[in-house]
Amino acid sequence: MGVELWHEAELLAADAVGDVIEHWGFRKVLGRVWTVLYLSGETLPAVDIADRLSMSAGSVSTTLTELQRWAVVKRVWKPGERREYFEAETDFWKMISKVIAERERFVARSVRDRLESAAELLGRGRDAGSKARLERVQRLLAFTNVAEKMIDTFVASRRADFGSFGDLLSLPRGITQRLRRA
Amino acid sequence: MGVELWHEAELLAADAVGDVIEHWGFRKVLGRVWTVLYLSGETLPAVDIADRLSMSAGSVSTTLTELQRWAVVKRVWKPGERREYFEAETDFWKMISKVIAERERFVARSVRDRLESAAELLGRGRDAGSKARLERVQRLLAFTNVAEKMIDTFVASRRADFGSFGDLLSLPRGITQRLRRA
DNA sequence: CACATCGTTCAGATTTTTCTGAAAGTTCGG
DNA sequence: CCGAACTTTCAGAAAAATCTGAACGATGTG
Repeated sequence: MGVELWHEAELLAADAVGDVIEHWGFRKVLGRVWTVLYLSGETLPAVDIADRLSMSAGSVSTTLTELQRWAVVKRVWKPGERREYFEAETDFWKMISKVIAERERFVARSVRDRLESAAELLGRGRDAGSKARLERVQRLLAFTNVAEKMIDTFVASRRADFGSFGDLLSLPRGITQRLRRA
Repeated sequence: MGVELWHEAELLAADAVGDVIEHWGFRKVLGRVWTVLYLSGETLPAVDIADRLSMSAGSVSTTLTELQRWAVVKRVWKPGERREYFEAETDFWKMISKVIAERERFVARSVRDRLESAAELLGRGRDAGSKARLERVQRLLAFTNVAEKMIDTFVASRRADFGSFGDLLSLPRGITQRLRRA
């Protein structure tokens, strides 16, 4: 009875986080699995996750591997225990920072490179069409460079100045109430 | 001949932008179509876009409609002309601001609501499991609220302070060189 | 008014993503 | 060395996203 109560809440939260994560371009399950681990507050074996989220063992395995790749879940070996346990990273800041560092930066670079190729091609053209387009590709490049610099700064400092809220990300306890209607 | 040169560059750039856009959770074509319009520097009829990107008329139509919904492309009626023309929004800042305002804010709210429901459920539980989870759901909520506040501030000011690069987003000409290796 | 030119819509086809379940791999106790 | 308890891998199934093409609607033209 009591168990069913928090289980329902857990699914609700897991699904909500799943949506955010999907919005960031990952699969929903990644968010769900992380949330179950996070909410449990302790390490869990893969089977427990499969049970709670009604997933197949294979899917859980794949998902956990991917979560580890993003350093969002850690594998914990317990001496004497046959099975392995998994633990959620709890530092939101660290997680976001990691994702931005790896993913966003990669995309930004890849795009800049291609835009530069395009600019190079257009630079060769003598016709009006090429000239007109070159100028606009350069604007795109300028924008890309700004974005790239922002990302680098963000990642390097691990604490870019988003307005004045940066500090809150390290989540002091009990702040929920104050923020709720702030 | 000359035409083929810039056409190739155009496709290259369009594809690069398409990838960024896909990374943001939209379809690649949205980025491609916008880019073709942006680079052309003038208004274009739907057919031209279909030709340049080898898309079906239907797909172009759907895509243009969606781009208009995001205020990233405008429809332009030319007196005396039978067909309609389309024009790309060129203000990157305005576009991003719009997307964040509509999309991110929506997700943030939806997630917060669901997390609050979960917290409410957990608050009823008397068992240890519920209590332990409640605390963590509240941390998620605190984080969500911070994110929401950031988004609101960003959108309200239309110029949040991302490091010290905010100003550059309005792209003064010729800045490309300076930034390239800065 | 019949015709020609476009844009829109949407059912069905195609492609891509994601999941499942079974087989194979690993580790440990006996 | 065998069997039990787990995990990983991956081919094929299932589901989701995306695109095409044809039918239709609208608008202007002769």
